[in-house]
Amino acid sequence: MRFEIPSPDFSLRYTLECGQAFRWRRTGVWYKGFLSNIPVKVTQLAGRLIVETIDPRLTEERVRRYFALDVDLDPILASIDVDAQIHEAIGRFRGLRILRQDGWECLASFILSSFNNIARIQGMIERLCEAFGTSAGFNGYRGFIFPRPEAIAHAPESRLRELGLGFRAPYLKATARQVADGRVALDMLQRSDYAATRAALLACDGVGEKVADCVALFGFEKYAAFPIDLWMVRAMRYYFRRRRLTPRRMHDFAASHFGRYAGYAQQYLYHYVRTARSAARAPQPANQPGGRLLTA
DNA sequence: CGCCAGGTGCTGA
DNA sequence: TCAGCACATGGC
Repeated sequence: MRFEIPSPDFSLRYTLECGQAFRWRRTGVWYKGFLSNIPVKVTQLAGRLIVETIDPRLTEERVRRYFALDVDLDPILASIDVDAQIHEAIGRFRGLRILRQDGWECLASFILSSFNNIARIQGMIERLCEAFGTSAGFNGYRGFIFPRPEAIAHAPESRLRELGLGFRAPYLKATARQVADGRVALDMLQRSDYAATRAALLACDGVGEKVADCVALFGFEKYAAFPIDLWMVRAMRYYFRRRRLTPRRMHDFAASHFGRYAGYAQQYLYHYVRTARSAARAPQPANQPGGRLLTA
């Protein structure tokens, strides 16, 4: 099965490589991963998104929804394009969209993300899937579906630690149990507002403000969510100059400065500061106008 | 080989 | 409310 979907104002690369999702792997022009728990290969060619799978349950509607191709990006970017820094970030990464990921997978993944780096987060998640997920695949691409909360809830903590989850193992297990029990009703959150979603997620073990905002944004379409991690603090120095940076102040600022799509601004800024940093590390002729804004 | 990473929970002022 | 601290691990 093959879908070819017109994808104007969309960058598959920026969208999959900006750090919002952890399971996509690129080989050549193809990205391999899971979409609605169905293994797929995805690429973008001449303004079209191309998706291949052998599972007939996948629909074009599902694909469009996951990649947010139904979202009118231009007015969103126009609404957050309010200063020089975000303007530069938008200019560089236009086409980056906030995915609509599975809420549970997103929650579990970002619990593992705390005090961690992306490369290792990816490895941890992959081992978690191998250990507790069911196998699925086609044409040389085989992988493991992200495990259901029940599978993790019933696993011994020692087993989770063997996967290298470290101190996050008990957090993940406890949250998996809360979700499996129904104490945390994730299916309600799609229809809840940002504040209610955030509050519900904060009740989970291992979920603080940052993780709650990531899950609200990437898993539950709460575009006002503004996750503040170390990189975002760096980006926010541009706005705060000498003023003291606290999470509360940064949230308030983001809400009033960027508005109801602050989450989009966050993702563009996040990708912008991270790539600027790695570019600065790489040995290359220093004629890049990009990093200038960050040193302020 | 030290440093760092999409933070959180706990403690004591 | 808020600063200070421990927490496991491996990529770079």
